[in-house]
Amino acid sequence: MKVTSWNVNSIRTRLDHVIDWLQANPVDVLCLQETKAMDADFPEKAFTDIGYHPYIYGQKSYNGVALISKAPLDDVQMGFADVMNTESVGNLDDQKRVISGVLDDVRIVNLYVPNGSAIGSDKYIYKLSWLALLKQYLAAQLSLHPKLNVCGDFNIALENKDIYTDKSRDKHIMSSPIEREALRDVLSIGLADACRKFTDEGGHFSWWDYRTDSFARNTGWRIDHHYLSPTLYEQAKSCTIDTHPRGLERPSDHTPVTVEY
DNA sequence: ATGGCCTGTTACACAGGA
Repeated sequence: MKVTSWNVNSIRTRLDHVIDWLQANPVDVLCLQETKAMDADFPEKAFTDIGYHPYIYGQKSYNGVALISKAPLDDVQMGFADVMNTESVGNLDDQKRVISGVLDDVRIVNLYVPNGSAIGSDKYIYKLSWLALLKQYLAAQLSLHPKLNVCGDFNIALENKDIYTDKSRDKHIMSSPIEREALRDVLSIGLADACRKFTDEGGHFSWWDYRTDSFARNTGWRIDHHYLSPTLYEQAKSCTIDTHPRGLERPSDHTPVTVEY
């Protein structure tokens, strides 16, 4: 079974890239982030026409996630609130960033973690609050599903080797010590990075800034991840980043990351 | 140090991204 995570930065703008990619790489489940469309505006037909089942959780202009599955998914859940109680969720479902479904006993959780804007900003505080709730949410999921695949755009590079530069990034959004610690705390419930099962090297990136010609210079970051529960981690056969779509005309700034188990 | 660039909006600059 193959599952791919891809932040497409607008599904309507990127539709041709996504459909072309899916036809060339017919993975079982494609997890999309930053669809940036209300559900009524999501191009569902393009996916049903090629035999996929879309499950969408969108909002106007910003955020938005979707699962595109070859086979129908079971128990699709939108947001934190389908699993957590209302009081603990608070306003953290106002932005549509979580969708989840079950395929062959695997619960697949697709996330678009908040960016955080700037260290110390309100959005940064929101990011940390969101990650704290995520830990509780995933702990609940893990207790129900020993096979858990948590993927998405995490907007955090855990290690310096996940960033193109050796310069200290302690004061940079996506790599500040507090963000890294918040993500490590989430993973402490029993999740491991699928890509790190296969390589310890740096230099594997999933995102390149639109500015500064960064793809050509390969000044990227690895911020899109697949985290697996122990049972699934043991089964994992590969974890690959496809840089090809990043080189197309009008690309997303992120590229697909696929795990196979 | 700053801003570079891209997307969606009811826009003709802005917010948000990372």
